[in-house]
Amino acid sequence: MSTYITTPIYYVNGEAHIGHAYTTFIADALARHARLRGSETYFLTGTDEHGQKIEESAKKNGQETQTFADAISATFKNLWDDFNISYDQFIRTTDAAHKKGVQHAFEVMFARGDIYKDFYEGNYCVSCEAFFPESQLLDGGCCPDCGRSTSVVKEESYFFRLSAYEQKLLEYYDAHPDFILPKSRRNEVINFVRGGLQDLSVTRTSFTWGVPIPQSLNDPKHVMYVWLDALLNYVTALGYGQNEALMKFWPASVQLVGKDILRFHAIYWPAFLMSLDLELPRHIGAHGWWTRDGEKMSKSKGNVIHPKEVSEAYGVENLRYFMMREVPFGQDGDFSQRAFIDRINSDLSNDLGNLLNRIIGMSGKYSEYRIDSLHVSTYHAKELADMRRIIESLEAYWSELQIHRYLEELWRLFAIGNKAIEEHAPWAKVKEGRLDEALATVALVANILAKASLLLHGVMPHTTQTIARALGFEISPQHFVRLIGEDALLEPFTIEVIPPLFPRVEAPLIAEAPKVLHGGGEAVAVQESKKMQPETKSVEGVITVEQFFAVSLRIGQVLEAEIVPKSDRLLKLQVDVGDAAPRQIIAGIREFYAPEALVGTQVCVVANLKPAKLMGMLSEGMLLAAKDERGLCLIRPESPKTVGTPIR
RNA sequence: GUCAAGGUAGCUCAGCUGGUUAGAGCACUGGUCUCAUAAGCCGGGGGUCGGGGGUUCAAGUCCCCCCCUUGACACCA
Repeated sequence: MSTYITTPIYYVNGEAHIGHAYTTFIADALARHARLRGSETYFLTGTDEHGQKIEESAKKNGQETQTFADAISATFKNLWDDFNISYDQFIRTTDAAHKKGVQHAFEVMFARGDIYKDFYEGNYCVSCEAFFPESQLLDGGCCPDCGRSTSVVKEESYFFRLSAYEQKLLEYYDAHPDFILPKSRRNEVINFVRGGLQDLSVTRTSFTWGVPIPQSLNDPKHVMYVWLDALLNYVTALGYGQNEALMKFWPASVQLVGKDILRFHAIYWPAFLMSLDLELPRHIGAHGWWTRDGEKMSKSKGNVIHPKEVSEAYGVENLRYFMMREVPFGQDGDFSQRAFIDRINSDLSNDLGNLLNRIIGMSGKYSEYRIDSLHVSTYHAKELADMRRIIESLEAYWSELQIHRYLEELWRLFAIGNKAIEEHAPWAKVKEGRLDEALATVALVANILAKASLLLHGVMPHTTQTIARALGFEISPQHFVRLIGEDALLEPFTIEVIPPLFPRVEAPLIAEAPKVLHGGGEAVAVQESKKMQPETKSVEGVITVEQFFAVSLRIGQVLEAEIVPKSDRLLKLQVDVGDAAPRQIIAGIREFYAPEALVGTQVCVVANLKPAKLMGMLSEGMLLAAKDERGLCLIRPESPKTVGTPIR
């Protein structure tokens, strides 16, 4: 059976961000995995270039619309090329063939009676040049975007008879429980359709940057509304309505989308396909968003992650692994360098990379790098059986797009390897003269790495090829069949000595955007780590010694500490700073210090800070602390000092 | 507001139709091997399973109430 994987076509209204990269990585992984399994595979991505917004953006840039679209589209294509994305076609909705295909589809739908002409009547905001549904209008019928009043405007439009497909769609969802993944999204869609579907306006006359409707309709002022145009790319890319050789790949195996555009893909798109008498895709997979350090990314915050920057610092393959391992499919994920580095060091360096290094070392010492699977099944039948069981369980996760679970399970193989080395201690066997046994363990691990590299190839195509070559074979469908399908072991080979695959990452490789500690941060002095300090030494930043002495810093001793209810970060402390009575200080350090660990310890306190109220509690001072990507630590005296001692 | 999903160890999460001392990974920590990227392996601490009430011999798992979080609520790419 063939495989057809698609990403959404990306709207050329801005540059590619981490979310685009995420979708594309998953699609690439699915495509590579399918190819390796021997399925004839077609992988499509591209750009969506029509619509009023593009027209406007181009105008703003003082460019021809097509020139503008060309430029942005190229940034996507170049990025995917940089990332070695294995797409078979990069479609653009401005491609002549696509436009023809869309027009053909329009004719088919029209002939079938699914498209008819009527008037689109809606609340129109003149300044936003947009229609808004009744339900979104503010009180008094004002525009939800700009707040100005709207007026009811009638525009001639062609409609798609979406309402006619309500029942058919519901029946389809019912008969295909895994059509929409993940399941939670499926419920949403079904609920939505149950609520009733209205016909869809599919043409506009208010702008011209779109595909004109077919000449046969003799109605030149109408261009197609973007969704009709855009969704059809998935079949026009295969030559729909023209040269249909590639249509053998239809229906798509998996169509990946962001959760924001699920509705279009799970409702409109299937309805369009039904109207065209085409089969529906097997799966629509909706993934979630990425936040950065727990916050929404936005240009205004300046915390947008640039995929290129991250990949240059950490490597594309590491990024691919991280994104696919970290987040359950469909859920939102959080990108932080801390989490990323943990994944690299713990999963990739420690578990996988080091395992390869271990057998390179041992085989060098014990057998001049020769590795032979001859005695593996004699001494390691149990490990082989365990491996088999794990490998057999994997594919189910993959086909449900549960890639994070797939990877989690796959990693058990490395645990088997590390454990076997420990239990069988080849170095001891060698000393006892049991060389066969020692080498069998080395060979077992080589086989683990070989099988795992095949199974991991979709996620880390380049690295797994490196591993395979070190183990004397190539990643290929033939080897997949032999080592995974037939469960064969490696032929004898000489292992190649290669440098560590995943060097440990000791510190963040990208400068963080300066951040302020929120929620109680007032009570904590935060210093960004040195590498983030701006290098400028502006005069404004200099203070006099008098100014410095104006701050009363003192040694304090924590007497009591307790969690502040309903707060994530706050601890309520009673601190002795040498005054008659202890002070209450509310500090935002709960994420990093357990209350009981603080009691009795010494801290540095800003003693003359204006008291502040936090969560309704008085805070009379502030603890000195430093926070970077690795967390927060309090600044403390190196040896105990008398309570109240001034700090100079 | 309506509907949906969810609130389980410091963090991220598993726990199907109720049933022995509630699990995993990471983090932390004690021990230990030495082939290896200070990696590996063994062990440990830590959870009143959001709160309250109920059903039951037995509830994280069922019922009711409350609190909190997130998502969806139509043409917005």
